[in-house]
Amino acid sequence: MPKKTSTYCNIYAVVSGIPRGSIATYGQIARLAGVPGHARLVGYALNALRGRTSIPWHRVVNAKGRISPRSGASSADILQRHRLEQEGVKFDESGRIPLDNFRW
DNA sequence: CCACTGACGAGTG
DNA sequence: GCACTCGCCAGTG
Repeated sequence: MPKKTSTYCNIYAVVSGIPRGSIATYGQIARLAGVPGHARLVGYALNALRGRTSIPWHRVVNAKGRISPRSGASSADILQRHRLEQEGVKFDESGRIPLDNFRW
């Protein structure tokens, strides 16, 4: 069953499948999408969305359980954290998320 | 078509 | 635990 789908499409599908209150890392998404090692593509794919889609991009964080400090507007970082807290996700004093507890 | 940039991960010192 | 390096792909000008 040759899944010729663009990696990109798979990534969106996986991220969209993240249940509310759960968190996934870029590496995890890439792995589930069938492209282990290409965590960068995941981040890039989400960035390309720019919030124009219904993809819960805020449920995706880096391997350290932290919100990636992206360039441009840091407001999105704050927005992401705020949204996660609303879903029941807790942050550490260092702004980190206990992945052991929330990992998808 | 070419070059630069960009939401990361894992390994090494 | 932190800092630096390499690899990887897609989008924009």
